[in-house]
Amino acid sequence: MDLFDSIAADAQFRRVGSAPTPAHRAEADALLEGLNPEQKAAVIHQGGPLLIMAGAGSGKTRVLTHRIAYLLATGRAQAGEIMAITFTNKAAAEMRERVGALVGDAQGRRMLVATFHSACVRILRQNYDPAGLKSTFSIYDMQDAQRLLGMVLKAQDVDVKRYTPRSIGARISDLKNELITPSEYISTMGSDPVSQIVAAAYPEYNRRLRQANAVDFDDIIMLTVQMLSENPAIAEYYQRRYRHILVDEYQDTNHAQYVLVRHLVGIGANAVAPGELTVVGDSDQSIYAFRGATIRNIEEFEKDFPNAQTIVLEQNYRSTGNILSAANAVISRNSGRRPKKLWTASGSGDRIVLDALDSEYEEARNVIRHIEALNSEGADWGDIAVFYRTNAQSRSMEEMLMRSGIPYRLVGGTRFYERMEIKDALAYLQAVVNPEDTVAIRRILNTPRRGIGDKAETAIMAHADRYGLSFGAALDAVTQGETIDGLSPRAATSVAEFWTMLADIRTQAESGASTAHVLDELISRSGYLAKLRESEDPQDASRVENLAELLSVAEEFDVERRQSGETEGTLAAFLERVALVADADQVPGDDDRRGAVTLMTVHTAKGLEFPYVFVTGLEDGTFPHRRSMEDMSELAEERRLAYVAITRARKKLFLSRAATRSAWGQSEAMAASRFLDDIPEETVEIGREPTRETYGFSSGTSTSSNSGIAFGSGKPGSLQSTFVKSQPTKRLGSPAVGGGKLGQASAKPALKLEPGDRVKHGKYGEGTVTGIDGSGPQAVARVDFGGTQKRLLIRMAPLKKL
DNA sequence: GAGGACTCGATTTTT
DNA sequence: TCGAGTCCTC
Repeated sequence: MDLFDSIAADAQFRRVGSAPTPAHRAEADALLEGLNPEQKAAVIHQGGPLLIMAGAGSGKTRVLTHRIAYLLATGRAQAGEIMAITFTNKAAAEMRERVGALVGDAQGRRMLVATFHSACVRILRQNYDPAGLKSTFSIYDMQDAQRLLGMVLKAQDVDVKRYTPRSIGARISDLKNELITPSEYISTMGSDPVSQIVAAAYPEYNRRLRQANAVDFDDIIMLTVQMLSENPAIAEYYQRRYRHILVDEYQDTNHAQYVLVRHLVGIGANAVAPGELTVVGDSDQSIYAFRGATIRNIEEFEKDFPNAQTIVLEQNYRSTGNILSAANAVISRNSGRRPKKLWTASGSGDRIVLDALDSEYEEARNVIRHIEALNSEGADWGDIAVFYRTNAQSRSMEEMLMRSGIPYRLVGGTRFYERMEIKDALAYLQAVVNPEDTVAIRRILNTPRRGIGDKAETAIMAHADRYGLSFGAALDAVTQGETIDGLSPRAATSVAEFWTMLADIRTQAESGASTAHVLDELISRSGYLAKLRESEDPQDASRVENLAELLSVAEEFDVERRQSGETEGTLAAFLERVALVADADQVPGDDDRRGAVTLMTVHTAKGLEFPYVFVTGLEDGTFPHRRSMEDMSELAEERRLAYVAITRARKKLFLSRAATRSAWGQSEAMAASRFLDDIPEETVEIGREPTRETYGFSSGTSTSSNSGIAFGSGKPGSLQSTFVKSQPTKRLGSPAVGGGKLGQASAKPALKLEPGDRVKHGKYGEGTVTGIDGSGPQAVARVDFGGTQKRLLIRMAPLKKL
């Protein structure tokens, strides 16, 4: 980075920015067409910090994209001076695309639109040294971080049953989100046992992270903030570079992110005049407090940033009047909020349908009944979404959908990138990129089994600790022929073989081999793939497919990189991309959504909209969640979550609950959700009610203050939980192909396929080849299985040509 | 060191 | 109910 260049460039921007031509004027004015007065004000606002309080469906993204386009069209900013921060990669891509559509793709590409995390990784990679890292640093996800923390806790003789890595990790995460360093913590902590453990584990955990040349999610923000505050010259560089900072979903920022924003804008920090800051948010949609987000940031915006102005958007362009009334009623019960009422110029629309069923299976069946009706009235499956509070609830829904043959798509849950085989493969890649990555290396050291067991691992660890080496360096020593106490010659040979293989592949990677090639080499030469293919376990068959899918993701990534001309650090970039994907990134866009019902948690649904929305599990204990019912602030967050769920619906909203729900195989009586009590009676039509026999007494025992629509409140204890015996459910749609068969399939010479061929797949059935990517052993077929698109590695997938 | 049987705890929500 | 982690035997 060259400061003088940037200053010179900056001066040039300034000049261009001063005088809009008439052509510019017309283009800029066109951007204001069709906006309401508040939206218009938000778009043209100039100067001081701006807070846009954007209610659900109030055209927030439109305002943000038009504001950026307006800045560009009036010449107030160059694309390269704009940094827009979102919470998901998908939102970032969407914003870039929409701005591109307004002002041209070339401009769109020159802006920095990214999530907090990817923007910070970018900054850290550019300044790894002052941040105390090496350029190849790894990013640990929660799983990796907990693994490392587990090692630390065990080394410190902590009872990890009582104090789990998960709970201690959550505490450390909170501290990092508050930018509290280990030494600061020690001087302020309490004396309870947990605090003691945290105080001891936190510094050691950080030390081991740095030793492994790795950062966790929270470090990404915290280290960036620390680096910027310790290096004013670097901070100044970014302040000069980015003159317009826009932050979406500001209500979800935590303290560290807030401080980061201040650094980027540069409030009085140095000679540079502060950049223009725009934040957009809705405190009623703050649903990430558990992750450290604080509404404070949005509530105190005007105090934090002098001369700030606030614009409130309340007109809703998404939902019907009934849906908005329900949403307003639910959220209005939260105290201490800045009053805000959504309104719509369109009519009240259909009533909200409220159904109560006997069990979660009945509830699922009921949803399907409605879905089929909607579909026969002409709705596309893709216009329909089903939401639930927790991922575990998706199961009953999925089973019923499979039976009914309705195509569906589940977003989130056990994520692709969290699956064992994917994590293993990525750990191999990580070990190639960063030879000091202890967690990655230890994960794959004996996977597949190669005779390096606990004893050997412990011996190597001890050796590393004694000489202050990283785990990788100790493996290196073994490979060089050094003998280590407690390491058998057999194990040593195995270690040397393993490490030599990695080194060899690393050489290939460094001399420019593609990501896909490196990945393929790793899973083949390590024996990982062979092991899975030999297995009789049908689960392993789908693992092989998942690896094939990962390979095709890598292939796609390689192509993308080649096209963009970036050839350096491709492997690291791939790992980075993969580490920072979120559930929400997997949500298909409007066009790809067609043809399948979408299932997801309410959290994942934030920011989306569907014509038809089902919110399920409206029971006290499910939604609001049991663990949030005691604490007032947590209950308030549940209420905001309900508000988010309701406001996703455009045309019609279906709410349902089950009178009994089974958790851990045990059926339990559930009372109606308190949120149902708040929904105005006139907006609702009561559909099904639970069958009488389920209950000791009749329905209508609602404690509701105003409406009494909490129909059929099942009083716990008043029923025999054995009553609703859902039939034993078999997992349907399990892979029809066993591991053995698959092994054969892949042993055969690769199938010759071309677009238009009909094929039969062991799991997905018959489909049509729509395209072939790549060639030779990496050839991937794009196959359409009756609306579901799949990418399959021809060499490995259980495919037959018809 | 590997593989199988057994126990125990888990369900919030996630960048 | 189910998966991960632990213990035990070969």
